[in-house]
Amino acid sequence: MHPLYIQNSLSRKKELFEPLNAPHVGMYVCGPTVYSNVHLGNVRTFLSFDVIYRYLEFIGYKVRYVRNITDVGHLVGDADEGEDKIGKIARLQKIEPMEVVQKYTNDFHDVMRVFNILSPSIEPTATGHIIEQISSIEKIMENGYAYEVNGSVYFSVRKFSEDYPYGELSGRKIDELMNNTRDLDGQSEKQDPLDFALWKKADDSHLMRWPSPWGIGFPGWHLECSVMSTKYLGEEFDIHGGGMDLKFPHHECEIAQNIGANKTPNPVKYWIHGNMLTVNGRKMAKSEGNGFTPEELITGNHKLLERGYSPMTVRFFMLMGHYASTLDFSNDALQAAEKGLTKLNNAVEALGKLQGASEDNNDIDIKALSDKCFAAMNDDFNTPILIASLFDGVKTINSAADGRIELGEGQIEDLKKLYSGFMIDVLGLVSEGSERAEGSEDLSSNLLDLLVELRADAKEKKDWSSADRIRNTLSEMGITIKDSKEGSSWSHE
RNA sequence: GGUCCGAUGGCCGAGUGGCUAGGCUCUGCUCUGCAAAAGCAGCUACAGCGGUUCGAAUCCGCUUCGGACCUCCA
Repeated sequence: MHPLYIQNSLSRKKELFEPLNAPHVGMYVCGPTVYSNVHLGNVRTFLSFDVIYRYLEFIGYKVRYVRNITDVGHLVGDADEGEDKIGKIARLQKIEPMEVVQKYTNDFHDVMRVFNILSPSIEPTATGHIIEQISSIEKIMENGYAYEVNGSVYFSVRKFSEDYPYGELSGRKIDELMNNTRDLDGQSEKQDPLDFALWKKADDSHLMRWPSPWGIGFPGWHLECSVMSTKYLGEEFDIHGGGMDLKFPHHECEIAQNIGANKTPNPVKYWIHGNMLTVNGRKMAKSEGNGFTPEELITGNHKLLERGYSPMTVRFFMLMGHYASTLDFSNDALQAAEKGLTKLNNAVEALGKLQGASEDNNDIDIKALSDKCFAAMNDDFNTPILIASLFDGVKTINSAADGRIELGEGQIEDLKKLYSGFMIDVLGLVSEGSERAEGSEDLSSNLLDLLVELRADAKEKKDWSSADRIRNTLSEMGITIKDSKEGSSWSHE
């Protein structure tokens, strides 16, 4: 097994990855709250963890990957004082909350599929775990870290912090938090502004409601992640991921709840946080009005976009940056990524057609290239370095394809394995545009082969105008003809 | 206001005490009927000012600028 190093948000250090129960790995990632369409910033986080998941599996771990759907409890506006986000949409549109949930869950799944982001092993929902959440609240109360007020239950941060550290993950100190907390107009039932809701009483206007020992109500936002991660991964598990913006308060509260319920001092061994996608240096967010949906990106139907970009181009663009760094969106960067990906794909295609010699070329070291690829990923999933290494190999492949150098049969096999492993299995970059119907595909490809033959005849007779006419007309249809010593080939974009 | 992070060549974006990141763009060359593709070469940067060091873009300090979090946010 390769030694893998992960930047742990909790310790702020790069640490050797040692799972609690190798080869099994438990990984939990905070999923979306399904009250609106996901935007590209959301996609970036799920993509980052998709690659992490893929790589862990690639190097032999058996990963149980849990990514939740938040379908209740996430409130609008002020913490613990606003309306439920999903309930609000349901009220405004006069539909059932579960219709809202279904609609945006479907949208989320569609988007994940488009970007070739793998499904998690388990995708639990908050509403599916109300009973577990209630019993978790009871445990926290028994341990003395929560109190009931008027049908609602709150977590007592101050009480908790007497026994365990609070704020370690986000680097906050209780006293500083106290000083910086806004007044809540004296309307709050909370004993302390830092406290957060575990269970909220539902008044008659509330659409989402469940019975509990404290009356009719609904669970607080942070609770579901604590409960579902514990249920499916255990009281202590390996990796917890999510966007940087969830560090505080969400993840901090999660830790407090886990410890508060189970008294396990270290519920999560490695915390991983993905950084934000930015537009003109600012975080992409709905409130900024600078977010766009994957559909807008693909069609190019948005004022920030010069034109549309394919999902794999976007995927590649995002992987050219490291997950822990902010990544700035721009048309230029997308276009650069598009060209780069084409170059990579062309090389992989050329690799498939290479004829090997019986003896290896001693000037070329495939093993060294492979080692570089693994080393890149083992260093905190450094996809930009991995991609740079793959481009190094592109030169070798193209040189061989052009007949400038010769590779051994075994070397070609190793390269094929390397590229299918890292490009498809790890980076998830599949080729696009091959979804056309089988029958028409055969027909048009036969027709194209014929045209290429006719053009070869024309070239033979030095009838350049006919040859160029075929090439130019096809080019207008999006088909590119490439001439080489071995003959001509065509490709469709 | 508090906490934290960042500032890299025309653009994007890695790296990090001494070794070419890579991609895109641009220029030139090779190949080629031309073109495309490909290959080769060039453009050789680390915000500013001090300090540590044989040596710093990389460590330390200060300054300037930007961002994130402290409300909901992936």
